[in-house]
Order: sequence, then structure tokens, then C-alpha cells
Amino acid sequence: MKMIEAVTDSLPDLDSDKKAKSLFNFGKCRVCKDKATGIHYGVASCEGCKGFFKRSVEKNEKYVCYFGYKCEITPKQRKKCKFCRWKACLAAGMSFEGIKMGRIPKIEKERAKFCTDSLSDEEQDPKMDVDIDVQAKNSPSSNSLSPVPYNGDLVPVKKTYPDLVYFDQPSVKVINSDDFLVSFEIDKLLEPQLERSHLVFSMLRDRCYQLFVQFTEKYEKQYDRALRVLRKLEASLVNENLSKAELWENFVKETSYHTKTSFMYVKQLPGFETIDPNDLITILDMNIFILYGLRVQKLFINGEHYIIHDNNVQFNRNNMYKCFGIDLTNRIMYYHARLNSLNMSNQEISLLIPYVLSSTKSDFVDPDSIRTVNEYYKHALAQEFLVSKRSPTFINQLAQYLSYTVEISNKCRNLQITDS
DNA sequence: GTAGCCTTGATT
DNA sequence: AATCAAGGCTAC
Repeated sequence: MKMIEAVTDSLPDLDSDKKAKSLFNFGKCRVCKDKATGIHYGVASCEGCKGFFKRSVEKNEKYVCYFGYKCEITPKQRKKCKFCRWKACLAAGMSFEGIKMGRIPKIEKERAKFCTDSLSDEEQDPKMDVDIDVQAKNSPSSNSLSPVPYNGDLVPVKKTYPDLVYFDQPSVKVINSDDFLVSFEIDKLLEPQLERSHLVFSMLRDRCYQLFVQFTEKYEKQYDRALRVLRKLEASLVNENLSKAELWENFVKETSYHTKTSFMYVKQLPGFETIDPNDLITILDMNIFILYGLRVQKLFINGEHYIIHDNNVQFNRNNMYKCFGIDLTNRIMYYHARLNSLNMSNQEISLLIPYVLSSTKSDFVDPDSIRTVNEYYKHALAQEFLVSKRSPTFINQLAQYLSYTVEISNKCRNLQITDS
């Protein structure tokens, strides 16, 4: 008997043959290239990606990529970046609208087989290389996804899932890209006639850059240090054992330093001396966080924060979590990642700052002066963008990214109230 | 949280 | 009845 049992047990081939007959080969998972176990949410996919998609939708997850928004999704690496995996799920065409219960009609099955086979034969990698524009939400035309699960008309092309859920689309504008684009066009058209203005603008440009260099001197040194750490020439400064209270104390000190030096800096910006001192304080107060972000922008590298606080403490993501909580930290990191992707020059940032500051809306004592200053910087910045050959897309993106700071600033203020 | 396996119920 | 995917369960 034992022999027989052993023999029958050792003959899984029969079983698997039976199973193999009933099991349709779905090829590779269209999300991660693992073995697909069936059509899940409209896409041939593995159990892992099926579950991941379900969990993501159920919990209305808001993922963030810390590695440049183009992570490769493979069976081994798929757990590393939820954002890119989620993006891949959508790119593959997963959606709840695509759900279909029950038996698959024979013709559809054949069609699916044909498509999956031909897809796994020729490398489909280029599909995933499509530059992932996380801003696709409001510009469905250009970079939005075009999921094509299967060709042909027998299997309907699945609709894209509404969209990635990022942080809520901000409604408040920090800068007005429309106004800006108009000025951009005027500068382009009237370039020869604006020579005199150009002189003014180039003076603005030089002075602002000079001030910006002073303003960011401390962080420029930290940037060099960060690069050394990244190249493993210097040990990391991370201290994971600091308490929230200690980290908070550091943060408060840094903020205090920032506020003081910002005031000195802003006062020297060309044109800002014409602004009423009370208004200047209002402007600074309303923009203190956005200004800090632009000041230390360079220190956000590859999804990590390399700012160094007092006592040589790197205020990295983990330390930020402790201080700010996950949501705010993610928002900040996300904002900087997006802004970083624009690769703005120091010249651009040095003109962007006064432009943003003078774009502030509030009940000012003397709003006219601010408006005048704002006009000058708008043209100077447009000029600078022209030199850098920036596209209107760039300007729209910049405006959009900057608007993320509104929510961040609000949350930063709330932090101060609840934690001090 | 992830993913392999199992149950349930819809569809042919 | 057979076949399929969604969702539940649960060991990692």
C-alpha cells in the first residue's frame, strides 16, 4: 500500500496534466512580468499585482515615488515603489470597469492568447519607458496613459482608471501662469524694441543672482557635503536616535535662522525698498515656507533630504516623518521632486523668488508698489526663461508645482500651533 | 503589506 | 457542469 501511495504521490504529472488542461496560459503579468494567473481587473496579471491593485483602490492610496518616477517593475523589485507599480497597473489597463465574471468566450480567449504571446515574444519594455507625467490629471492630451490591453475589437480596450490619486489638485495659485505666458509671448515678439528694458532686466538679473548666492551660501556648502556623502567619500550624517523633541528643537532653530536672514535678503531685492515695510512683513510671513523650499531646493536629491541642522543632524526623510508626520513629509518630498525635475538654474530661481513674493495677494497698505515690482520681475523672469529656452509647458508645470506649497504652508503653520 | 491558495458566485 | 475572476484567508 505504501508503495502504491508513494507511487501515486510521486506522480503529480498526471494531476498537473489535468490541471494544465484546465489552466489557460495567460503568459506574463502585464504589470510586473511575473507569471499571470488570470485576467484580473481586465489585465492578464499575477496574484500579487491583482491584490496590490485591489488594496490600492480600496484604501484610496496616495503613493509617491522617491526615485524619479520611472522605476522598473519586476517580480523582485515591484515592492520597492508603490507609486510606479500603481502607475504600471494603470498603464496595463487595470480597472474596475473591466471586470467581467464568469467564463471567457472561446474567441476572446484565443485572441487574448495571441496577444499575450506576441507581446511576451517581443520585448514590451519600451511601453513602460513612456515618460510618466504625474501631472497627466489635467492634461489628458499629451502624456496621459493610453492603455491597450489587447488589440482588436473583440476585447474592448479597457478604460483607464480615473487617474492616479495624488495629493488633491490645489485650487489656489501661487503664480499666474496665464499672465506669465502672455508676457512670455510679448517678450518673444517685441524683443528688438525692448532693448532699454533689457538693460534694466539684466541689472535685475545680476543683482538678484548675487543676492541669491549670498542667501544660499550656507546650503551650497551642505550641497557639496551631500555630494560627498552620495559618492561615499564621507560618512552619512544620519542620526536615527534623536527624539522628536530634539528634532523639533533643531527645526525651530533652523526656521528662526531662515526667517531672520530672509528678512535681510528680501529687503535688499531690487524694487523691494519701494514696498511699505508692513507689507514686506506680510509678504514674508505668507511666503516663509515657500521661500525656504526654494532656498534649499538643491538639497533634495534622489528623493532624500540632505539638509543639515544643528549638531550635524541630517534632516532626512525619517527624521522628517518624526517631526512632521507622513502626510506632510510626503507632500514636501513630492513637491521638491517635481520642482527638481524642472532643473531650474540658480539664475531662474533667483528671479523666481522676488516674482513669487511680489505675486502675493493680501490687504496691503500700498498694493500699487507691489504690483509694479511684480510686473518688472514678471518680465525679467520671462526674459530669463526665454534665454533658457523654456516652453509654455514648463511654465504651466512650474505654476502647478508651486501651488503645492499652499497646502504645505498651511500644514506647516498648523504644525507649529499643535506642537509648540 | 504581500501573495499564494481557496471559496464563492457569475457566466457560458 | 465547467470555467472563470473576485474576494477572503492567512502564512510570511
